[in-house]
Parts: sequence; C-alpha cells; structure tokens
Amino acid sequence: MSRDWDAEQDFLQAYAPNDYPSVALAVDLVVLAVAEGALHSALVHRGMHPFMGGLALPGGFVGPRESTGQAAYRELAEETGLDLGRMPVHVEQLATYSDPDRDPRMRVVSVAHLALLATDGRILPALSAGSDAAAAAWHPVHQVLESTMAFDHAIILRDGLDRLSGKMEYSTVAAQLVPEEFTMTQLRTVYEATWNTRLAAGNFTRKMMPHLQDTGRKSRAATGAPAALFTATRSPIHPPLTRPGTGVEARARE
Amino acid sequence: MSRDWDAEQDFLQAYAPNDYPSVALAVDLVVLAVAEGALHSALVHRGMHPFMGGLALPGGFVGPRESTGQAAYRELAEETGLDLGRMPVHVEQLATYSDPDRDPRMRVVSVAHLALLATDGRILPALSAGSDAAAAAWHPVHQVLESTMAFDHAIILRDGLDRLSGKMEYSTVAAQLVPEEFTMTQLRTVYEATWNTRLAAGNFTRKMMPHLQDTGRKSRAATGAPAALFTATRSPIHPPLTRPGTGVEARARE
DNA sequence: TAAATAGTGTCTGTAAGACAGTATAAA
DNA sequence: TTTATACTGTCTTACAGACACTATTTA
Repeated sequence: MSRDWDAEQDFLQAYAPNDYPSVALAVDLVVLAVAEGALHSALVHRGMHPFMGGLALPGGFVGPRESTGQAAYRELAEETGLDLGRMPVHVEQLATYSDPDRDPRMRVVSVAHLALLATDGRILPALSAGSDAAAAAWHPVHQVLESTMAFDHAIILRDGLDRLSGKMEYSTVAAQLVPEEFTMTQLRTVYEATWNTRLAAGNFTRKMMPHLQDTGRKSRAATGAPAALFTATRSPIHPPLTRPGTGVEARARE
Repeated sequence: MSRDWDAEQDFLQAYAPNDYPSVALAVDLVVLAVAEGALHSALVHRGMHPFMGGLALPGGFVGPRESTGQAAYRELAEETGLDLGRMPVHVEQLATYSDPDRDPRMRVVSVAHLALLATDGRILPALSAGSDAAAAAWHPVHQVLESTMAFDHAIILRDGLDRLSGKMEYSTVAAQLVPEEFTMTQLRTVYEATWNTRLAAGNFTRKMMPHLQDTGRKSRAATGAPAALFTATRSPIHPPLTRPGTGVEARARE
C-alpha cells in the first residue's frame, strides 16, 4: 500500500512543473447583514501598518489543505466570533484580486467572498474579537463606500454590493438576509436597504409571491394586520425585478 | 533616494506576515468563438501525464509581476498563437478554482478567465502552436460538455458557458463575438449558438435595436436583402432578453 | 375609533411572442 | 421569376407601475 503510494508520488513528481512563482493566497470577506433599514458590512480597524487605523475587510490566509471557500468560512468564524453552527450563513465567491502591488509588503493574491447573514431586520448579529486581536464592527455600506479603505478593499466592497444588487434581481438570494421564515415586508426591506431605494409594497408582494412558499403561519407584529410567513424557493425570478433607475426611462435621460 | 527606498522596504518587511502557505497560481482560459451556428472552445490535447491525451483548457502560470488578467492575455497569445494586436478580444475573470487536490501533482490554484473572440460567424480564427508544444484546436462547446475533460476543466468550461449565457440576457456582451460592425443576423446567431436554441428573427431585431447603434451602412450578403450594419453600445438590456426554457411556462411545467 | 400595517383590485401603458406581409437583393 | 433574406406591421396576451381600497390587528 505504502509502496504503491510512494511510487505514485514519484511518478507525479516527475511530471510536475518545476519553474513557477509562488504567491501567498488569502481570502477577504464582504460580510453583509440588514438592520434599521440599512445594509451593513462587518469591518475591522487595522491596528498596524500599512493603513494603520484604516477600515479593512476581515480576512486571512488560506491553509495548505483548504479550498478558498473553506478558508472563507473559517475566517468568518475567527474574525467575527460568530457561532456559525447556530446561524444560517450564505457564502459565495466574489472575485480574485491579484495586482502585484495591492499589498505593499509582499505579493498577496486574495479571493474575495461574499457572506450573507440572516437578521430579523432590527438587530445585527453580535461581533466579538475572535482569535485575532482586532474586533469587527458593523458599518453602513452606502456610507462607508463614500470614504476610503485600506488596500483595495473599497473596490472589493463595491464589487460585493454590486454582485448582491444584481443577483437580487433574478434570484431569491435576498432571502439569505432574513430568517428562514420571513414576512414580505422583511424581504422588501432587504431590497430597499441594498438598492438604497423605496419599492411599492403592493407590487413587490405580487411579483415576489410566485417565488416564495407560504407556510400558512402568520407573524404577530406590534401593530397592524398579521403578515403571512414565507420561506424561499430556488425559483429563478423571470423576468427579473427591475431596480429603479436602471430601466428604459433612466436610459432615455442620458 | 535609495536610502529612503531601503528604509521603506525594511519598514514594510517588519510588518509582513511571517507564517503563511504559498501556492502556485495559474490561469485557465475558456476561449470562445462562434462559427457554423455553433459555439466553439479552443482546447488542447494533453501530451503528458496526468490526463495524457485528455482535453484541457489552455492556461499557464502567473508571472511574479503580473496580475491574473495580464497572465490570461499573455497565455492566450502564447497558447493559441493568435495575433491579439490585430484581433479584438474581450477577457474577463470567471472564478477561482482552489480544491487542494484539483491537480494531483501539487497545489495549483487557478483563476479561470473567459475570452471572447470576434468572428464573422463562418470562419474560426486560426490557431497555431505557440511557445508550448501542444497546439489548441476548436471544439463545439455543447458537444464537448457531454464528454470528460482533464482536471476540473469540464466544470470550468460549463461555468464559462453559464456565465456567457446569463450575461447575454442583460448586456450586449454577445457583440464581442462578432466583428465591430455586424448585422442583426450575425448577432442573433451568437445568441442561438450560445443558448443552443432558435430565436424569432423579427422579435429579436425589435428587442435588440434600442441597444445598438445603426452605422447607416449596409452589408452585401451573397443573397437576400442587404442588412443594416450595427455597432454595440454599453446600454444594459432592461428588461433582459428571456432565454427560451427559463421563463414562467418552464417553471409551471415542473 | 384611530392608527398602522397587510394584502387585493383595477387601470393604463408598454412590450413580448406569434406570425403575416412587404421589400430588396442575387441566381 | 424564383428564392432567400431583411425588415415592419399587427394582434393578442401579459405584466409592470401607480394607487385606491379593504381587511386585520393593537392602542
């Protein structure tokens, strides 16, 4: 057994490329959640150079036997202190950032990931300092994007927001930002927070309804009529929802 | 001057992380072009183990001072022998593949890119062996996807096709697969080849028209009426085109 | 009852899909 | 003239956006 394995290794070794540069591989995380009608991102204040004091995305290096997806999930737990075992979280790859000078210290290629946390729309998940010293804190995305950030993280955050904004048009990914059972208003709030706009409640309900599963249960709100509780389906939204300001009228104004 | 630079380097060195694994960073290319009504991909036959004789995507390692986008462009020239100076080509990042065992020889993380070449719909760009021995050849995508490929390249090719298929719904990216000036029929052929379906010519013209620029010139075809020549604009297609088989009717059939 | 929210009905305009009909060229 | 292609017109159906209206709860 061991002999075969050794032979196999030797064999592959013989065919391995022998001249290639190596790089440090990292993940950066765009962690998003909705509260108070605004989309928030978990960010850390850098405690050392370069960009000391600047805002940065949480992240870290990829382990020798990890995929980037696994590293993203691990770093999410380590850097935010979130108990992911109890919390539904959606993680997907965003893009890879590889400018040789993006980190002034050395060459770091970073695979950015988007992580969506479920909230009830009122309370953000508590963040605590994990294994690293710097604790993450929530910042409103649309405000943060008007300031500067460390490294190329402002670009990554913008790309993450754009990805989410676009994907919400033709999928039910927004349901990853509310509890498993949610009301139409909770879901609409996610759209409004992400797109930074207002949507007509009645029409939103009608367009979204066919893509959701009605649980038959009702929510008990503080006031107003009780709202139906839905769960998401994987049904693609065809034709997509239209983001105000991107339609024909907007083009005509140009 | 040199003193300052040295001091800066020492300073950054002091703050550099010191414990991280390094990986070999590569690019893989999904090179697409349309001819004879079918979408084709440039693929190489592997000349050595592992996966000897198998079909693989062209690709190679990223240089020490290159971004992945630059490496993709360079490898595209080297592996296909295409004269990119004379040929418009659209390159965009697809996704990063990082399974630790995706290459049995060693750890290679690959950033896949999508490259779209302009054709007149009849003749595929000639491929020649570049610096590497193995020459690339064109293969029909929808057929190749039913066979097996080396490494995880079948997955990458499928992801590339899905990306293009989706993006064509809401953008004029399909125009990257035809000459700068093109007829409505040429563009429609790109959609039909990619989506592997047929589209009604009249309706296609009406829906696409607002997103194209009419040059005023006409094509001289072998037969039939002369067709208007268009150039693309960057106008997003809102609401998007609908791919047959993904609409409401298709969902109702489930 | 008043206030607040949930959800439905209705109207209008736009556009998609189907397809017939017309125009323009080459053989 | 035949054939092939390019384009336009028309009809029907569907649905988005706007918004009024009803229903259901708490204070």
